[in-house]
Amino acid sequence: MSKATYTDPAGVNDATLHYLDVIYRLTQQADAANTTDIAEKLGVTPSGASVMLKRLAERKLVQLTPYKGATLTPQGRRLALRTIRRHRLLEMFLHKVMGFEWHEVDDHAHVLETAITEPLEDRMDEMLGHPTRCPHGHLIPRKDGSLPEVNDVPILTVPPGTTGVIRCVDTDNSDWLKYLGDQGLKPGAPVKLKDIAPYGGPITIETPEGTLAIGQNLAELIYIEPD
Amino acid sequence: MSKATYTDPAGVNDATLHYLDVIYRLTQQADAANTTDIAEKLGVTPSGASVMLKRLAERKLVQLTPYKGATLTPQGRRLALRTIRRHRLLEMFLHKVMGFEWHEVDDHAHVLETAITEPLEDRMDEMLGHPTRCPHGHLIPRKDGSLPEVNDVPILTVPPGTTGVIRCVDTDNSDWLKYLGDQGLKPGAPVKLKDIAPYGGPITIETPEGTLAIGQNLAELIYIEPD
DNA sequence: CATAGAATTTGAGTGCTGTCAAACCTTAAG
DNA sequence: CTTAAGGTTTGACAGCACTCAAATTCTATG
Repeated sequence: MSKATYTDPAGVNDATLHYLDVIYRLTQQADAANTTDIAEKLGVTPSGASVMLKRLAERKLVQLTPYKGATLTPQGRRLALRTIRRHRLLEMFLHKVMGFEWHEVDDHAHVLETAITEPLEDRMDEMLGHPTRCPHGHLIPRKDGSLPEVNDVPILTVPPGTTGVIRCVDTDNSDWLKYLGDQGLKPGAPVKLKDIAPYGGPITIETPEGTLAIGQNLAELIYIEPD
Repeated sequence: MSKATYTDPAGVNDATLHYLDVIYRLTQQADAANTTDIAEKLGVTPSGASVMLKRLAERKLVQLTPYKGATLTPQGRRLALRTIRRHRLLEMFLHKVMGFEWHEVDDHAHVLETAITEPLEDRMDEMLGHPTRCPHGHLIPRKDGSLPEVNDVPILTVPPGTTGVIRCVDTDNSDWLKYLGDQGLKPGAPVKLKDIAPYGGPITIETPEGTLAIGQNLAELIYIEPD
């Protein structure tokens, strides 16, 4: 193995990729990912994460502002998107080809995402017909790092009476996924929002299988494409 | 994660499993695996391997006689066989389900063998119909660690004129595998040994596709089941 | 604007897997 | 039986990712 140059971050190992993955996801929702959140997502102490972040900054994979937070550099983002692509392709592969349930695939994909190589990634992509979404509806980054355009909106933001199709269920909580799946609330299902009860009350949704009510905490995970 | 007990070797990581795998294979051909051979197979220095062997001995995974060599304990063997089972199931899966060539699968399987979990292992096994051999013909250990009985004999040990079926091509050299595969010399192929030239000369083999001659070094990799 | 409380970093230390160089056994040949 | 050559182990050390405890910095509130 040759030494890494500063543009070719060889020596990217499991830990590095998992950090980049987490930072990418946290920076989707905020400007910068803060140490404590990163640490919590990875199951390490904040001090451990702090040290690691400094190392990642030295390797030019993250942009670190001490006491403020971390952002990915272009190189870091490239690696994060590659990992996320592999994760979601794996989820799709485990679901469609190997027959695992949609609430089981995240854990398995997590341990494999840093182990698979490019030929595997490409072969899965081919076998699946170049899918654009994982079983939960998250977008699969393309090899160049770009993301498909979509019209997903949180179901809680549309007016009652709106009809549409579920496109994404945004959680990795296995129990919630199983429950929602059992109710028929998974990507592809046509739905009509009947009612949103005020003050955090239940959300009433009409599906082909009948009408059901779920809590706000679950409803806010659901994204639809309105008709 | 709970601390490992001495009978339940949790904390078995990639490195540990690769050591056990290598020791298992080396002890197939000799009484004990010596440090230098282990180090070479793993791409580390003998001193590094020596230290690691001592740790594995402390963990009761290998039986170590200093300056003599290493043997697996029952626990070490159990883990080695599990890894080998996963490796060979992966090879079969990559070949049969994902369409990789038989000379490509070893490398990919190697990086995945320590990453996959039991549900994955079991699912692959089911999808493949509980195969007993990998694409090269090596036996796939059962979950209980037992191995199927076979009648494989090296083709170089049978008298000229013998007919049989190739059962195993015992190498992980990708180039040799590609060459032999291109000649039709892979498991399942019916063959007749025509001649073994003396003094290391070529071996002449009759296959359904014609007669061909290969060198001793390649021929000694081939195992057949005589009719 | 001072300060308490929360977030963050630093410092000291650990476990694992490696390296290199030096010391050490074992064995085969003279 | 001695010795040279080879294999093996030891010792000192490094890098990585982590821990805990202490010091530091930030920020929100009074």
